[in-house]
Amino acid sequence: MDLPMTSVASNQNNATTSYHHGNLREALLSAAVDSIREQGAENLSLRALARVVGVSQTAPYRHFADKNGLLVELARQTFDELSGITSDCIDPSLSSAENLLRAGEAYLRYAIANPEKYRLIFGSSITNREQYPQLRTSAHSAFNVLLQLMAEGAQRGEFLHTEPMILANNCWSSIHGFALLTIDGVFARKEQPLGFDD
Amino acid sequence: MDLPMTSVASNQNNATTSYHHGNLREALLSAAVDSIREQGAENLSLRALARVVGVSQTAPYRHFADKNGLLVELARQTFDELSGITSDCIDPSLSSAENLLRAGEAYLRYAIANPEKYRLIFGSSITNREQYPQLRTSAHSAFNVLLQLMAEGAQRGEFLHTEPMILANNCWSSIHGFALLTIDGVFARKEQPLGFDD
DNA sequence: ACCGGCATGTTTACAGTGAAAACATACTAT
DNA sequence: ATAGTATGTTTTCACTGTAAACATGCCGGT
Repeated sequence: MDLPMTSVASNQNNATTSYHHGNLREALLSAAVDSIREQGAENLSLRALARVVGVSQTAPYRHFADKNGLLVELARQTFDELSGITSDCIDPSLSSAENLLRAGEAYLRYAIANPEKYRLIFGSSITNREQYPQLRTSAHSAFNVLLQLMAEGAQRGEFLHTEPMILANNCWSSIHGFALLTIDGVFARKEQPLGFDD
Repeated sequence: MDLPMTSVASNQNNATTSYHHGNLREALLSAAVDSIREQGAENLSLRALARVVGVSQTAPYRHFADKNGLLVELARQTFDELSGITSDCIDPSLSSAENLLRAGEAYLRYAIANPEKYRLIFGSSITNREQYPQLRTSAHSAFNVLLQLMAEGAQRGEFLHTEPMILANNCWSSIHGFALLTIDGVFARKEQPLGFDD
């Protein structure tokens, strides 16, 4: 322990808790991920996070303007993860249709494995999205993976439509709807949807 | 005013506010609809509702077990409205495909005109959905309109697939996804989605 | 016509929340 | 070494959901 890393990240240096946490921002984000995974973003409490991390209830405000700011940062990370996961699936030697299937499956897999994070990035727990340009940037990056795929496929004449944006929007609507309905437990029982998880 | 209606619904009888409101439940639901239309379901406050209606802050608990109970009732009404709107579109003399288009358009129109109500019925503002059988019943009714349509079309050989449930689920995913992305302002700017409403 | 029970409202209280303001501490650069 | 600044803390306020005890008045049976 007490490794003198060059980075700023070092937790506590001795037994007596140091006044400065040293890594609060990251610790809060990590605790927040755990919290929303268990109780959803709408039940996130900054005070509870502070307690978990072992810090005073207003300490988080030194790192995030408000609760919304923290949620925005989580959403940004989530969009970036989606970008990575989907673009990792793309193999230039395959057809666009094939790549689309692979990326779509990975997207769905991620959404279902991380339902609360997925809900967070689209749901209304976050407010005033337009005030966070970095959030939009990350969202655009994620969407661009799909858009690019469609542009290539359209150019190669693989699809019926030729307008990439329309293709991407249609495709996205379907996957997004399916992801959400699955997450919401609506498809839980095969016989009859709208089971709502019972 | 002061019309002596035969029904139970009569607000206050004279200038001095009567101890009993007479119509609290409906008044609360109505105020709640206004509130979520303006600020979304996640910002609904029972105390604020009580203030609007002019009643003590705990009076609502005489009519709803808790806040969730009130939201569930709103969701139930919304599902029923969706059932009515879509089934009203169906004209037996038309093809199933045509009816599907008409009902789908009406569904989308409703969702876009009532974004917060639409979000409410699927979003996570409501918790413990499985504990409200009436909610599931109303949700099933709404879905059955679509399912029935698909069953008829499949029987007449109008669609490629023949399994109504699969048809309905695919169709629903697409419309649902499109509705949500539209509501969320993701399709706001034509050039590039994920505008998030700016 | 009374009167008792029950549905409906009210008062009071408690625990939890987001967030602002003023204050304390310690790291870092000069 | 010390001043400045980033980071934490204490205190405080206004708000929320909701439980418990109490008040009111409508409605039906005698």
